[in-house]
Amino acid sequence: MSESRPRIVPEATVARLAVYLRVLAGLADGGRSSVSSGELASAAGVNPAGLRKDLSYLGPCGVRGVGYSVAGLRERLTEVLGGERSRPCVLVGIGRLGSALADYAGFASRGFQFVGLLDSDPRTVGTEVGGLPVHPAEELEAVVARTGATIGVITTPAEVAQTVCDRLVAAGVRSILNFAPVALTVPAGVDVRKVDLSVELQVLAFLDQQRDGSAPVVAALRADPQESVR
Amino acid sequence: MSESRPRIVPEATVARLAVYLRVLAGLADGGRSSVSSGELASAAGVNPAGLRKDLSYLGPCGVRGVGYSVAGLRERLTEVLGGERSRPCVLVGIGRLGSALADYAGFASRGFQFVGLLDSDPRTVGTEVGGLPVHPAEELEAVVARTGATIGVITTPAEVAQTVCDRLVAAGVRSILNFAPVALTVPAGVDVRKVDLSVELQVLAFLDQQRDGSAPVVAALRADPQESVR
DNA sequence: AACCGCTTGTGAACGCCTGAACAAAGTCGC
DNA sequence: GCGACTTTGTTCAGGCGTTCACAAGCGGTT
Ligand SMILES: NC(=O)c1ccc[n+]([C@@H]2O[C@H](COP(=O)([O-])OP(=O)(O)OC[C@H]3O[C@@H](n4cnc5c(N)ncnc54)[C@H](O)[C@@H]3O)[C@@H](O)[C@H]2O)c1
Ligand SMILES: NC(=O)c1ccc[n+]([C@@H]2O[C@H](COP(=O)([O-])OP(=O)(O)OC[C@H]3O[C@@H](n4cnc5c(N)ncnc54)[C@H](O)[C@@H]3O)[C@@H](O)[C@H]2O)c1
Repeated sequence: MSESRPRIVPEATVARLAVYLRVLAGLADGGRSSVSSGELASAAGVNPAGLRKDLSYLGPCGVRGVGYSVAGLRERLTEVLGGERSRPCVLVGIGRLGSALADYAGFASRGFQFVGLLDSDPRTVGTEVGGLPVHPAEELEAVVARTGATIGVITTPAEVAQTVCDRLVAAGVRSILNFAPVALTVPAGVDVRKVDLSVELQVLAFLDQQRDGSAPVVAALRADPQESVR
Repeated sequence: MSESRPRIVPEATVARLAVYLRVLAGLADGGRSSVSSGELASAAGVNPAGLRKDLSYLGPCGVRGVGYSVAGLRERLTEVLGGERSRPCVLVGIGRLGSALADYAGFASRGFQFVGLLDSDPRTVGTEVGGLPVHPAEELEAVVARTGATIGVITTPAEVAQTVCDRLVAAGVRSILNFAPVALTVPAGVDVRKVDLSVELQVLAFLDQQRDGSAPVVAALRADPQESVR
């Protein structure tokens, strides 16, 4: 049934395909016309065999004994990832982080265009960021409807992120990228990806500690339960 | 051998532990003294059984029939994640994204303190961001040595990211958070985590397309090429 | 025209993570 | 003081992702 959609391409693979696509863009700029899986994998930071398996999901798109056509593979990846047409995005919360995103040229060059910036602060509304005017938050639904945006980016404080998310979904947005440190609840059929920078730092701190202290905390806790919390 | 370190806690679990810790902080501020796994899991956006499994890596730290002590679990998680002492971090590349990070209060409140900001632009050097002065990039090694920073954050253009990374590693930094869209090469014993916002958007675009077009591009290519879109 | 070397594409095994069901254990009520 | 309920901690099975290794195919060369 259509409910159980057989995800043919693993999501982890999709993320890597996006990386390959970026590397290919760099190679094309450098004038290269073909690449081997080993070279591509090295530039992308992955295993060559894994790269070939990733690409095999798209069907045969290389030439044995030679490698991959840079232009051909780029076109195929662009098509599969849905980047042939420019995807309109709305950005809610034009603070420090939101301004950095809105002003970033790297998104537009890859087919993502911010078509609406929204904020609730009267001092921010009306200003221009990255060549776009900031609209009042009340116009969220109108902006989504007018631009047909299908991707929403949330860079508001955590307290209002769920409310903003609900409004985005109600307005028709079905893909959301969330920078606020909260778990968003969305109905089925809506995809949320979360970027949590504090978590990234915390994982690094854990790995740091695991290296430094030759006695891992966790092992000690497991082997020696009677050590009180104190 | 010390080469094959038996990772006792899966990295995916570590990332979730950090989320639980943040939720617990919110609960503590709200005056709560205990939580059940179900409630915690709901707030963190994960499965209750999975949460209990995650916590079981730390040994028994809940009370059956009651739940978890908010204060106790928080302390335990903080200890395991290595956040007991404040971790000094250096930030290289004080542009739009770097400024947003340096100015963000959410890191300091979780034990991460930026002790050094570095940039190569003479117009940026000398200014203050988030209460800290920006140092010239040449002083990178000196700043790391003086502050004892073990975590480095890279928000420079992609072209110089590898060079900056090499200098950080040579200076003694062993954990790196990279925002530049390149795969960094580091020696063994150094951990790199990558935040790639373009990839996040591209994955969302793929999911979008997979929903919209009722015939997934990839499936058409693999299974039944003649089956048209409708 | 046939051979040889190189690279892709794929099949299978391995390990990791996730999700669900069950047993242990402690507390609250009577 | 005892029973029953609630919630944890663990065990088991399933799926997913990754890795290794090999066969198939193409180009260049003689
Ligand atoms: N800045 C960082 O480095 C950083 C790092 C990690 C996480 N985050 C998270 O990203 C989010 C934004 O961070 P920031 O530093 O840019 O904060 P910020 O305060 O600078 O910006 C938030 C913006 O959202 C706007 N806003 C508030 N309520 C709104 C609403 N209802 N509708 C529309 N806009 C609204 C505010 O006016 C403000 O401009 C926060 O959730 C923060 O936790 C930021
Ligand atoms: N801004 C975004 O929203 C965004 C989104 C995704 C990825 N990124 C990536 O993050 C990185 C930074 O983005 P940004 O928008 O802040 O760019 P930016 O140009 O605003 O900032 C880069 C800063 O790095 C400094 N710098 C350059 N070379 C340096 C060196 N050798 N040593 C120290 N500092 C140096 C520059 O002076 C500048 O201040 C880029 O790699 C970009 O691709 C940014």
